[in-house]
Amino acid sequence: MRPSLSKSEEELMNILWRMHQAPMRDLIEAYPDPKPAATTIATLLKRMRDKGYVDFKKNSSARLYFPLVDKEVYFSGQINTLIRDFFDDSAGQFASFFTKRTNLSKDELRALRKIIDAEINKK
Amino acid sequence: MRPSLSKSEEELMNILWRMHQAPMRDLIEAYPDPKPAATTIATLLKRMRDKGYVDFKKNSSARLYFPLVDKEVYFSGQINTLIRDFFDDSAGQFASFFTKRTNLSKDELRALRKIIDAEINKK
DNA sequence: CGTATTATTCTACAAACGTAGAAAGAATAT
DNA sequence: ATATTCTTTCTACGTTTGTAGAATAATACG
Repeated sequence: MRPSLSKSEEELMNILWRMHQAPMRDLIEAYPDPKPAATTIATLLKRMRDKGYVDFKKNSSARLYFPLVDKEVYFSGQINTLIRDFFDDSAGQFASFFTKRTNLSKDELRALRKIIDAEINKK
Repeated sequence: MRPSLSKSEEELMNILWRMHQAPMRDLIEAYPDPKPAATTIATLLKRMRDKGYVDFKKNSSARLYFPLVDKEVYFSGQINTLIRDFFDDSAGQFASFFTKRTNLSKDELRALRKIIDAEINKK
């Protein structure tokens, strides 16, 4: 089991997911101001490599860093943790909580219903 | 803005939510084996008080600790953070991802649809 | 090539966390 | 009332995190 990412590692991970693959300079570039020091990013990248979330390939010049874990996969993990830790492992309970609590617009709710219907039909 | 809870603080918070209010001995009791040392719990409670998530009242004998933040409130916060950090702040996007990704049973999906319909009607 | 620039590693350090012993204070049991 | 037990605070210590300077290695530019 991979150690989990810290907050600021997650932030960088998000940038990586958006860019798919990038050299460090572009990663820094992608940060909102105030951008962290280059060495800070470097440290994070190193730690994330150690944790197994990132790797790089070298094509001539600078390293191209890229994520080793899909956003979807990572994300489902997060949700599942939340569900396990707070909802007694019941996704249904979580879902209903979520639906009531989040302020989805009427349109979003309709869209969601559509998806659910489709899912029901798949089963 | 309250500082956020760490993993082990969250665990204790969950116990508190379940028990509503309890003296330390009962909190320890509620932990799964191997239970942490009493002083560990005490430290956590202290830190959680400092962060504003817990308080206690004294009625004669030992302190009764209780949560200052509702599970629902805390929890919505967590989800919103997730949505903000990973879904570009779109709850709809999150919802559809969630629905597709989680293995809800047919019944759970039906129940969820019911809730959604109710929500749609409210709007 | 040789120097300027950028990338990477090393080292560091303060704050937060996980965990708990030692000490002190409070409750209780006999 | 005193010994025993439980609670709370204090202190501590190793680990992880956030952050970045100094040093070094790699690359680019003239």
